[in-house]
Amino acid sequence: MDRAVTISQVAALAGVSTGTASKALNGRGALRPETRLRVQQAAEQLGFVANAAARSLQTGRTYTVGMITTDSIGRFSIPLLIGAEDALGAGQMSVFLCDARDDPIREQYYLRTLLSRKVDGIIVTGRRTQARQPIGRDLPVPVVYAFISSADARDCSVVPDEADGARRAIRHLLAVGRRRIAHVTGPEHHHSAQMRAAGAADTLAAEGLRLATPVLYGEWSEAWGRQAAGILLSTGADVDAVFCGSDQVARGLAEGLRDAGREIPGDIALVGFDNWDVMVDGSRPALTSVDMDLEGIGRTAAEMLLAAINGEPVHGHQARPCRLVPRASTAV
Amino acid sequence: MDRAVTISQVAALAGVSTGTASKALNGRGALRPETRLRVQQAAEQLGFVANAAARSLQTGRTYTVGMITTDSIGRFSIPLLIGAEDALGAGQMSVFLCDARDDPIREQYYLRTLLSRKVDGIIVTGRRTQARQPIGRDLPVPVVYAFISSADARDCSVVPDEADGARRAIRHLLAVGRRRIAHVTGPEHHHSAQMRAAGAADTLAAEGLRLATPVLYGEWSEAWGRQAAGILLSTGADVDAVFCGSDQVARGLAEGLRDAGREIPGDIALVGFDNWDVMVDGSRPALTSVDMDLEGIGRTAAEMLLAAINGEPVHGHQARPCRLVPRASTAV
DNA sequence: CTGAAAGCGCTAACAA
DNA sequence: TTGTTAGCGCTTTCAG
Repeated sequence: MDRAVTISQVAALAGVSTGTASKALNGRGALRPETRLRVQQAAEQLGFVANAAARSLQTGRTYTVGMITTDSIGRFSIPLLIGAEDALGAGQMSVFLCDARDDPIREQYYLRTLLSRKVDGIIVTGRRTQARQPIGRDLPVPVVYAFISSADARDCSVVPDEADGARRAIRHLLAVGRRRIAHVTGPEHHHSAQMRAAGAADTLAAEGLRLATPVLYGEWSEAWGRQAAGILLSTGADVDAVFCGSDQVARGLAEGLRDAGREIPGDIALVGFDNWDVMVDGSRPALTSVDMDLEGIGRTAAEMLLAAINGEPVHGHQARPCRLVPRASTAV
Repeated sequence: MDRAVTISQVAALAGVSTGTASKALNGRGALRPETRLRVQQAAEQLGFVANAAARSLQTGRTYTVGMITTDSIGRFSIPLLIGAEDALGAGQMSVFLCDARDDPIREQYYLRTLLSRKVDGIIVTGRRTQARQPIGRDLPVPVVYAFISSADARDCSVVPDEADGARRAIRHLLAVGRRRIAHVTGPEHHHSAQMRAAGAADTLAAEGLRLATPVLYGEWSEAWGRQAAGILLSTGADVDAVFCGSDQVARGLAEGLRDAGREIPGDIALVGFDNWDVMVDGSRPALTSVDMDLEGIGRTAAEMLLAAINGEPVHGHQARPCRLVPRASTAV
């Protein structure tokens, strides 16, 4: 709990002025190498760390971006954050993560906090991909939406192409020889459920096929997956594959099917969505799944934010492709 | 992307000096109520948000604390963060979350970043409860360790009392009439595995009992739990309950036992550890588990940090009790 | 009750 | 090559 060291103490120890010390430490100006070294050693010796507040007051830059998760931080925000950090870390910028917990009041509070801290830009994320109202109007810093998208088409939003994910899942099932494919997913009103179901239907239609049963909408839970297994089998539909809207649904379905004596993938092949490690690895057999590349989305969002900070804003939606990760549940 | 508004613009609009405007907006000094109101309205009208850098330069306080997760952010860090935010939010302080990803270089980088940002204090967390080397020496701000603990006994560390958790698990199993209890857990060298195993053994010893089999050490995974089921049954030990070192192990064990035709809790009762929602709810039957109250740990850590910031530091380890959450896997 | 002025720590012109 | 100086936007004495 020592008091912090200022640049004037460093300058004094090195026997130079503060201006010279500043140049020496920031590699600016023209200094004798020897002087530069002397200042650097003094800084080292005193454990000097520049006061960011003073610096930003002068330069107008903080080299910090804020990330607001409108829903609670979790499975989606973390990879997004990691991707953003990777893209920003190269430029020595850091990320200030704020959890608005799905509360508009808290969200506006954090927005104010970030603006008062004069962050260079803001990334907004959330648990659902559905479009949301812009977080603010005429903000003094650029904003990029990641995973979630802004309802204002002029805003920059980096989102997963969920229909693409569904397409890859269906194509994969077709490739391993399945034709009678069902789709079990989350709530009918959920944006992701809709996109994925539409993507699946469209892909089959393009091949002159259709889903073996109507889409089974339910919840994003294992319990629903288990229940859906019973429903599916009771319809008597001769299904040889199921594309699920989430890994949790898929895992529940796998259990339900196994309990009913069906072999996976022998009788029925299974594809999930999210590629959530604990689910795909915990499932028996291990679950083929669609990965939305959240890190990539975070990275791209950060890159677009950097572009905007540098005066070259990108507008509109940027849809990024998904990736299929094959595992035992669809092995040939 | 408008330019930010400064207090002098507010002052100009309200027809007062910047000093007066400052007092009006911060509720300090003695001002005519009418003046105060006029300034507040001007600020409102212009959308004024005070520049935190300028303020902190003057006051030396940033009303920000940094939180460094030494391991990657995840299941443990988030509730800790939420708890800390709850405790700090009351005092209008915000939390800057940094993910060091288990990389000492990154950790030191973030430490420097936080110090340069002049945070009022730092909370250090991690994925394991084991003691770690202090993050720095003679830092200019107070530090509190949450969940993880510092190897320096003088540092303030808020940790879960894992032996207490184990005790509650065993007591619960005894209370529902079980006597032949086994323990299946993670790696033998893992601090948490050791604490929990010791807590379980001690509690049984206090009742004149002992574990029905030697502790089964393995991994923190469902796969190990399933494997352990086979091992347990092959020993022929007549076990009527298993206390598991984690929910994942417990879930795997539940599956393995069911596959072998055992009823849960009829033949064998099961208790997990962590109270991780997707595991306890996904398990069949739903899993009784030990909750370490991570939010409470985060809250306490933040309170201790606040105390230290206010000049009343608390030293040493603060162990917090766990909580048992009974579910169907131990229902009578 | 209000204004003027100094200064927090740093950077960036400009002088020397 | 180095030092001097003027702020960045805000708070806070101290006068008035």
